[in-house]
Amino acid sequence: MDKQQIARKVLERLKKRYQLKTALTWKNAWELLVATVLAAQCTDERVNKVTPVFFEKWPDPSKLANAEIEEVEKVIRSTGFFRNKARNLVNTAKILIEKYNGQVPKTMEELVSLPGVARKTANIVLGNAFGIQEGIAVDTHVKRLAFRIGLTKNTTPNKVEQDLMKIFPKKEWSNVNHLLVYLGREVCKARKPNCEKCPLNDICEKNI
DNA sequence: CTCCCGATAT
DNA sequence: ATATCAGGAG
Repeated sequence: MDKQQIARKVLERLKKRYQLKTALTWKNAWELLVATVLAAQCTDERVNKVTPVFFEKWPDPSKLANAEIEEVEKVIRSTGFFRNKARNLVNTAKILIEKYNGQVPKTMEELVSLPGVARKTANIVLGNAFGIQEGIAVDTHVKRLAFRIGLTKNTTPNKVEQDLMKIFPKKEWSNVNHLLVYLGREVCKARKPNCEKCPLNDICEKNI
């Protein structure tokens, strides 16, 4: 069975079990950008506890651009890396006001130029807020599962993304991220993967 | 490569 | 106590 066939089965089986959207709470590109930045090394569950307060205080870039950095730090503290995240979000808000008319840009190049935004975050925003399949968001779950299943021999996010882009059809790129993340959280966990309960058990190389 | 960093599971 | 959590920058 080649990688394309495995990829087809992965999509087919996981689509029966999981949703095709993020577990983050957001209602526009700005909110998704903020939520995704906050999600670095933090569970989406935790992010969803912080973002309602955040969006109430700073519902758009113009509000956040004028915020006190200490207040932002206070609100997002529980998500970890709070100093970096607060500084990056406020600076991003200022850039959006100055260069992008207060709007979240819709290209990879522009998004990754923002502080605290690299390909993973940009892919999430492009795919989910704008419906643009520019690449595949490779986070800790996607990286781990792609390697374990046997879809890649690489371990760096960029190389894993390149491998996955060759294997999965473009229209599924956003779904690849969502489905692998959900399986990674529930079954193929970093510490104790539950292979017995895994819907991919028979097609997985189990490179654990 | 290291650093950023609080919350949670094991 | 330690590993890990929807990463990114220096």
